[in-house]
Amino acid sequence: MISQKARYALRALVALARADDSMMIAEIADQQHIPRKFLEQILLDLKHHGIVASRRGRLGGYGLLMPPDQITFGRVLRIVDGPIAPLPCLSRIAYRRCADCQTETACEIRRVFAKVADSARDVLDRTTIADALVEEVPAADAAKPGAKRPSAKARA
Amino acid sequence: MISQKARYALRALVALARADDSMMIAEIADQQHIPRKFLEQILLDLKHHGIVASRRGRLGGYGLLMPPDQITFGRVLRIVDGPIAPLPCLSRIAYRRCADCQTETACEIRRVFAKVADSARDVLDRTTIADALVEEVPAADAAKPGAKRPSAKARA
DNA sequence: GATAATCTCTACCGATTAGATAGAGTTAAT
DNA sequence: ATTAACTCTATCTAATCGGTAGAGATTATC
Repeated sequence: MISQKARYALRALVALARADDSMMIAEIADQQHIPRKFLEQILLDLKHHGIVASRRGRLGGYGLLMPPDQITFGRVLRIVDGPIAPLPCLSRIAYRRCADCQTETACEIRRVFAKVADSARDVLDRTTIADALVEEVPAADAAKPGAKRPSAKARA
Repeated sequence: MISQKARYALRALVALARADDSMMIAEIADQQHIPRKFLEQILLDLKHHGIVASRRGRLGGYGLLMPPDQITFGRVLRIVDGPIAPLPCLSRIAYRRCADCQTETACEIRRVFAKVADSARDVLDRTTIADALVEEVPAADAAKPGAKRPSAKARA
């Protein structure tokens, strides 16, 4: 399960991407129904990690620091929720050896979860905020979920 | 991240699968370096869910209730850690509507994580304890991780 | 230059969960 | 009867999650 915080972060970024100019925290919070003070922390964190930029004082606000198609879900999730890997010994950003699985490379469980991690990263590191901008597909026969990715859409 | 508890559960099941006959809790705990009393809870839970069977009293112990190739990682994880889906609104076993994402079917974030959930389930519901039994592959050129699945291997 | 509106930062808090530990009870072989 | 095993429920501690609070810094405007 991804955290509520991560969901808020993604929703805020989608909101910022939709709006062409910058938005105030309160504006985003209201529009997305996110607790204001909680959102402050999230955006501050995203700022520290170079995803968004801010302006203080009157007429202040937040804006994306890069085009939406360069902000991947994976990057946001790693900032907010930490490693994507389901085991510490599979994490790229926070590798930690399993204290017990002594055989290491032979660890059967590790091998299985490596597949899970790879496929999760495959989706999350290729999907961007821009992909989330496209409006709902006509839904006529949008049954197949993992089919095609409209990656170069970028502008709604 | 999957829980320590789930890792213990999988390791215990692998140990039980390797041993042809039943094993005592203490035996598994020692062999796998799992806290004994914690393992008791885990095995009891797995028993309540029909994965293992037990015998009490002297000469007691635990044994698998079905062949290893019929125990999927997904099933074990759902018992121990709960839903695999990264969002409640994507869970099959514990669906819960997101309070905020009002547009529901149009939720962009949901669409992305649906892909993640599908690919995770694809791996976890197809991999069994039996798959974890195969010893380390020769590693000559086992570089490609998501390539082929030895699904019909079944017996080591 | 005062004021008001905005972001910044750090601390805190209540509830829940993770990861165990404890111990009394039940069953069964000897 | 005894002993060695599983069974069940309660409890504990530390961390995490989701959120609040409030003092401080910055900037546009009057």
